[in-house]
Amino acid sequence: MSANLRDVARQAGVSVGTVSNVLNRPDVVSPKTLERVQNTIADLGFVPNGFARQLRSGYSRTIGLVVPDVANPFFTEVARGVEDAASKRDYAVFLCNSDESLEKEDKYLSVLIQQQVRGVLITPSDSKSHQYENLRERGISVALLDTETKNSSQCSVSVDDVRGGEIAIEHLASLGHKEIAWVTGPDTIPQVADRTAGVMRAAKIAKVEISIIRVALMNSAQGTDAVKKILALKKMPSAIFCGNDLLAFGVMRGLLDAGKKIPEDVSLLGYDDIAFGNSAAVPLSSISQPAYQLGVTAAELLISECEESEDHAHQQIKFQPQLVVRASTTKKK
Amino acid sequence: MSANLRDVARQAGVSVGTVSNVLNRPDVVSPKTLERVQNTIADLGFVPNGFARQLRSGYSRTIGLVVPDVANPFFTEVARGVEDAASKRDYAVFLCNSDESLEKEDKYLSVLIQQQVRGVLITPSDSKSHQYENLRERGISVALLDTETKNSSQCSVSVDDVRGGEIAIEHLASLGHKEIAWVTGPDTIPQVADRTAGVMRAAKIAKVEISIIRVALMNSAQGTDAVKKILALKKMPSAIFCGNDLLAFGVMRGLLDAGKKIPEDVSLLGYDDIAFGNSAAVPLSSISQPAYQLGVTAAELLISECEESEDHAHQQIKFQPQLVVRASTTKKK
DNA sequence: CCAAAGAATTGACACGATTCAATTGCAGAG
DNA sequence: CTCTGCAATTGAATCGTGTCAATTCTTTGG
Repeated sequence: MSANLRDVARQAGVSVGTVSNVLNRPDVVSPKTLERVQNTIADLGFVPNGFARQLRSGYSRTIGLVVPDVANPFFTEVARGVEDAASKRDYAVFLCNSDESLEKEDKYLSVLIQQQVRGVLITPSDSKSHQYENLRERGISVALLDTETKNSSQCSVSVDDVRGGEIAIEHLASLGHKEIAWVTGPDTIPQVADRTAGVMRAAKIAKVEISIIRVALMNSAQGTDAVKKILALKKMPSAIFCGNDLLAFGVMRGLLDAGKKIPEDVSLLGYDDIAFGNSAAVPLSSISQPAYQLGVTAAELLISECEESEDHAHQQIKFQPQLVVRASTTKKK
Repeated sequence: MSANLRDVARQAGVSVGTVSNVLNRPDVVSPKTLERVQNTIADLGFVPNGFARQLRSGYSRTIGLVVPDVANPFFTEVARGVEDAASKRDYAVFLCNSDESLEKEDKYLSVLIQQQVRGVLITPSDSKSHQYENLRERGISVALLDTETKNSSQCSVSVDDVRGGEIAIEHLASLGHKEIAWVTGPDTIPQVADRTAGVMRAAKIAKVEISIIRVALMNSAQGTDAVKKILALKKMPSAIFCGNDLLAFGVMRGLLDAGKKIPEDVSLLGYDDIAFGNSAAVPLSSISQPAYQLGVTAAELLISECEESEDHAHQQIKFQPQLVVRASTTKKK
């Protein structure tokens, strides 16, 4: 079909090695030959076959990004950051959506191995996993995204979730709230565990009572469901803190439907500070995370690890969350 | 480094040909051998090298997906559909975010060519583009997503946007609204142009007066800005129809801030029916599009085009939008 | 004019999976 | 016991490029 290296070599009257040199190390080829070969390449419309090239060199210019939920605007922002940074360094990104399922995560990792990605950015769905070692053995760099790592043998870019939990409770406590509900997902999710730790620590210091309400998935529907549990509590809390904004939206809907006023009857605080917070029924106070920046930093870190594999110092970068006060939290009456 | 076909063969005591058969034509291998080889594959954690496979077959198992805005939940849903369908047929997906810029779109298409994708799904940012022919000449299939094509030399999967515009106006007109504002983006976006056409046609039939309010980008912030223009109209419309839900959220915020009640003072109708609609201040009535289904269908269509290139009949599939009535629209008082 | 260094070029081999003609194994018929 | 036919398995050749040791050509100093 289309011309290959051998065709060019034959046509130009040189060897394949020389043509290859023209492409990859033009400086070692004599000017005369260089020009002749380049003309032949142009004549034949020759474009080197990427597969063969990558097969030989063993490296691609692609990375994989595995997130638990693309439908969550937080991760969409992260993904945009990753993509922009990767694109700037001429890498292409495979986006994989694990849906918080370990099975899907594993499947996607296999796909990524098959595609011979150079590196993988992943937000683990579960705290443990052996697959990552598997990847490293194959020479694929792995960096953790939005998750802190204890062992220093890998890069990670995260936000201080413990501190995030603290900030939230400190804020609510400073407004005079003494009974707070903490609505969140299962503790197997690392971010959830950390935020819970922060919540409990700050609560102890501020002498605040916390009721934990668990949901299976951190989406809006389960937030609305959670309201029933909150209303069934012996004592109605004066403030509610949610594990992410999606949950908070659901809770908001449920509270409004139940005739509660926000923030007059109850204060509501979210996490992630997604763009819709502004447009919600009651503009949502939230804990903001630098999502886009997180993605950019992670991608840059990963790519530099890929390219200087020998003497690369693993880094654990941690961003700080920030309180954003809007209309949904106020002083306790 | 990592195991290859030969390693598996040696370990399992069979030839490379047999291992290859296990992977690609399990039916010609005896059950006993099949199992033994599969076990060895699992033991060694063998994953076939995509490059080598692609080199031999001449084709990759990757497709590109180019959307104008991943931050828009509508496209996130579409992307999920594409990904699930592709994954089912063992294809990996490159996600590219064109940000409605022709320049970025072009750049990503080049990247996709370089990555030798088998096909591209694209929601064009602009009605015209020469790049697609370029792709086809290289044997890369192209299918249009969420956009209709006039010429039948390509596949497309879209939603009937003209009809969507009509349905919206018919709904509002049936509630007695005679003056309606249509808030939307520039007409260079094909979807916008179609919806506007539908709006105007239905308005003529229902004898409704339409005021068009243009915004540059269809996001929430510009929706809030648009409210000023609406309030400045000679006659305040009794209903507002927005080009997408993000815009509608912004408009809602602006109206509430201006002391208007929804739907008592003014009805508000969105487009896309994104998940947040339920959780908004006033649950948003909207025109629903089968986003996930759109993605699935498009991916399947594209992949089948790739695989049966010779006698593939191009198809133009068009879904129908649907009205979803929630709390934000009501009878004119 | 020769030797030696340096520059330019060559071409076989490697990468890892697929393919297919050739070979082996096996059961059943004669 | 041999022959036939079918199923299972083998392994060399192949895809297109990069690499590098070996070879050829060119230049230069003596």
